[in-house]
This record gives sequence, C-alpha cells and structure tokens, in this order.
Amino acid sequence: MYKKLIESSLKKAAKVDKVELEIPANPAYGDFSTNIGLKKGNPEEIKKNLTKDKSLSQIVSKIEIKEGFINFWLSKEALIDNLEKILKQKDNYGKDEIGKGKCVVIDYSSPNVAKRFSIGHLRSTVIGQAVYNLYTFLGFDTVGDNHLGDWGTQFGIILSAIEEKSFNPDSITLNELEELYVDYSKRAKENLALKEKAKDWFKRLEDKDKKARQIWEIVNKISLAEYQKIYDLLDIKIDYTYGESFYEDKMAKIISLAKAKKLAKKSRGALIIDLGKDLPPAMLIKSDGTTTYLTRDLAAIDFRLKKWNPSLIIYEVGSEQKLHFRQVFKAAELLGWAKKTSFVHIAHGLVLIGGKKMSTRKGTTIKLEDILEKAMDKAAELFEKAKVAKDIDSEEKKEIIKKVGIGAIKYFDLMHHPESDINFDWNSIFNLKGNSGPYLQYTYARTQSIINKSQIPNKKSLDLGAWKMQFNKEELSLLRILSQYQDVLVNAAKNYSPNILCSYLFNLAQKYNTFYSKHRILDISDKSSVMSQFRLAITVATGTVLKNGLLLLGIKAPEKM
RNA sequence: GCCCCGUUAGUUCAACGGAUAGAACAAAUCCCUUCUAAGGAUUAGAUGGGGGUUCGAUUCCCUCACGGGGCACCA
Repeated sequence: MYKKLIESSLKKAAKVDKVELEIPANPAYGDFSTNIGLKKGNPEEIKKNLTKDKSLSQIVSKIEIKEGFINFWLSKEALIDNLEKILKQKDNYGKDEIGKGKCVVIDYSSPNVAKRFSIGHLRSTVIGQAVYNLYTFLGFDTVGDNHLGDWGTQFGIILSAIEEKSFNPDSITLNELEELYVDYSKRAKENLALKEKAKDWFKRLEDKDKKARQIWEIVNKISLAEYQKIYDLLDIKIDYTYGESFYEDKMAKIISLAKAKKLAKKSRGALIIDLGKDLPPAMLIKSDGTTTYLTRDLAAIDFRLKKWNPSLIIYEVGSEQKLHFRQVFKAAELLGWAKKTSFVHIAHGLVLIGGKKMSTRKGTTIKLEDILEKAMDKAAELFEKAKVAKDIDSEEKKEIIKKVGIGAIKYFDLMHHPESDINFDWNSIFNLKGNSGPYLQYTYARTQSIINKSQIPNKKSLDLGAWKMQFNKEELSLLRILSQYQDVLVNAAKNYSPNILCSYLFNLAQKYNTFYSKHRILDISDKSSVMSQFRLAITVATGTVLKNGLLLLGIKAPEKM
C-alpha cells in the first residue's frame, strides 16, 4: 500500500501519468525504486519535487539517486505502522479492493470423465485454486467452474468399448474404464472400423439414444465420486461443475448466432467459422453432424457472460491446448463477446517424468492416489523424527501428516512458473527441505511455538516501544519484507503466477529463520521486556503472513510439526 | 513443411527491458547445556552459438543448433 502512495507522489513530481515503481531485487537499492529518471525528466529535479511532498516524507525516510534510478527507503515509522497493521488486521492483512465490482470466472481442474484424475489435472486444479484464492482476496467477485470433460468423441470410445466387451456398466470401476479407453484407442488407431463405431456412439449420445444415455450417466457418476474423493483430500472446492454436457442444448443457439452474423459457413461437409489465415478454422459441426469441444466452449462463454457478466475469464488448461484457445478467443471476438470481457489462457506446462511426457494411452501415467499416499508416508517418516512428535496424539498426528504431505505436493507444483514444464521426480518432491511447502510450514510452526511460550496474552496489544532503538539488520530486513506482502499478491494475481507468492514466502521464511538463529526472541529473564515484545510482534506478524500466504496457495499450516 | 513454447551453476528452478543474474538440491567446512537442527553460517559454481535494437538485453528482433507442444472433423 505504500507503493500506491509513492507512485502518486512520483507522478506529480515527474509530471507524468504513469510510473513504474518496483521492489528492487537487491535491498541495498531501497524498498522501492523507479527508472523514471532514466526514461524522461531529470532525476535531480524529480527528487527535489519529491522532497517538497509532505505526505511522502511521513513514510519515506530517504530518497537516493543512483545511476539514474531513484530509490526510496521506507521510514521506521512506516515500517512500524505496517507491523501494527498486521497485528491488528491479522487474516485480513494484505486484502485489497482492486477487484471491487469486477467479476472473474476461472475455468479449472476440468478432468476428463472415465479417466483417472491425472497429475496434469492436478496442476490445473492446484494452480486454478490458487489463482481463484488470490483474486478473491483482492476483492474480485470470483467464480470457479469445473468444466468437466463429459462429452465428445472420447465418450464414444468409452461407450463403444463397454458394448464391445459387454461390460456391465453398473459394476465397472474407474480403473477398468480407463483401461478400456486406453485399449480401445490404441486399437482404433489402426482400425478405422473401431474409430467409426466410436464416432457413431457419440452420435447416438447426442441423438439422445436411451442406452447411450444410461451408460453415460453411470460413467459420470462413478467418475465424479472418484474425483470428489481427491478434491476432499486436496481440500479443493470449486463453485460450479457444469461440465461440457451442460451445454448440449445451448450449442444450437451459438450455431444460429454464428449463422446470423454470417460467420458460419459450410466447408467439406462441416460447419466452420473462418478465423483468418493465421488460424485453422473453428469447427462448429463436424461432417458427421456432431458438435465439438470448441462449440461447447463457445456456448460456455455465452452462458458465463449472461450469468456472471465477468470482465475476465481465465482458463487454467494445459499448454497443449494453446491453439485451441487462440481459436476460441478469436471466435469469441468475432461473435462480439470480447468487448467488455477479456480472455486469458494459463497454459500450464507438462508434467514430465524422467524428462518424458506421461501418456494415458501409453499407460505411463502415475496414479495421483499413489503420489499423494507416498507424499504422506514421507511426511509421516519425517515427522517421527521431529522433536514435538512424542507430545502429540495420533489424531492430531494424522492431521499434521496430511497437511504436510499434501502441502509438499501442492507447493512443488505452485513454486514453478505455471507455463513451464515441471519435472516430476520423487526425489525433488520428497525433498522436504529447502524451498518447499514443509519448510514454510515448519517456519510457521516455529513462530507459533514461540508465541505459545511467550506467556504474553495474545489479546493484549504488544508494546512496540522498542522500535525507537536501532533495528538490527535482521529485524529491519523482516520489517521491510513484511511491508511488501500486498504488492506481491497483486503482482502474483496480475501475472497469474502463484509462484511469485511462493518465492516471497520462501524469502520471508528464510529471513525469519536467520533472525531466529541469530537473536534471542524471548528474553530468558524477562519475557515481557520491551525487546521481547518487539521481537515477538515480528514473530506474530511473520506467522500471520506465512499462514495467510500459504492459505492463499491452498496449503494449510499446522501449529506444530 | 508451417505455427507456438523452451534452452540460465553438476541437477531442479527464479528474475514486470534495469543496478553485483537470485534460490534450492548435490559438494566442501562449521554451529545443538539456549525459544522445534524439518534449522542457521561460510565456500565453490551458470544466461546454447552468432548477429542486431537500446544509455542498459536472461528478457525485445533476426539467424543457427538442440528439445518439447501443436497444426479443421480428439478433448
């Protein structure tokens, strides 16, 4: 929030309406820095104007020009004010209203029915949820929609395979369904007749064939029950689960709209929208009369615009669908939907294993359940070695292990830039040291442990009189980082990059641990000394920010571990 | 063939066109009679090749090499 204040003073001082104020990577260059002096205007003159600004001098103690940059240092008063603010606002610290009155729809998770929940969909789920949490915290009216893959030719494959093997759909498991799918699509690659049969089954489904419908419903039920287990375990709640099938009766409208706007045209027996020479056409109806994923995506946009009137729709879907979304967005633009709404595709990278892509068809996928289970085993193993383990009953132990195990998996996913491929290997995911979820959780647990030992009642406000003394290096560094929290959240949301928040939290935790090891927080002889109170306040604030930040990432922080 | 994306330390990853390219793991050395050592301190180590734009390029443009994804009737 100091950022906004400095920015507005800077705009006045430099007589411009846009400035770039950044948090320099190197703290030796101040708390904020601008390159405006390098771009236009005279740094000296801007600085002179800035020093005249009274509101600025309350929060900034030093302005320095170095190599053309203008660097700002927050005053002690400002840093202490911020510390008090954290103690007062607690879980609300960092909240913003930049999103007030604006709606964002986030399409995420979206697994394909009849297949086990893959690690790829885990990415969409975890990143999507974090982005959802971030936007909500920043005041946006946020809507999450799980766009389930429960329609389309892939379903034809399932139906055809079930019939071929005369499986009883009532007793089928998700594992068997996936096996059927893998086996069938493998054979259909070489066998055109099988392919045709699958297409025919999808046609029957779209034509409301009774048998096809029946099986479809059962398969959905089985899949959803399985997914719900995973969502429960991962602590994921998605507002809506409309799914592709929901748009079955809403596509005709889109098709006639496209026709009315003279966008749709017949081509090679199919109905398409020409998207220009840079993109393949958008296929609305295939030559066999069935619809496509894209038609459903367009119907979904129409539906979402009418229902929520969002200013932004975010799709958290794998990068292999980049071209598809370019087509969708282009078609949406042609249909006149992009005037008040923008569209973003967070194209998450692949999850590689041994540097190679996993594939359902090739059967090289790792089961998500196995991963989660193994993560918790590992967390349990480490927990047994922990100092606090013996004082904790088995019920609480279980909870902690779950939080740590799941947290490790989620953090591993979130710490990477969404668009980069991540190399999934057991060693790094179970490396619970270093830049990892458990490291952050552990740091949080440390803060809580100290707070519990402090014997200062939490309600009583801490006396921060000690700030009048010279802060030591570690204290100063923590206070400065703590003041950046909100700017980091805004930055992470704007860039659709939870990894920015991860880096920040890791940095905070590292700085706290350094502080912890160098300085005694609770005075041994007098736990309520001025010094102890001040350091305890920093501890409380660090704990608050760590906990809140982790929560935004969808990771729970245990009090002890 | 065309279109996207990537190539940063031994490894896995960061860095809105900015300052001395940050971490973690692995390696080496050190710190538990003190608030949780799942911790801390120190050392060594990197922008694929070649051009260009810029006061300034890991970042933008061109090109080459390598890797990945995708290219109307799958999602």
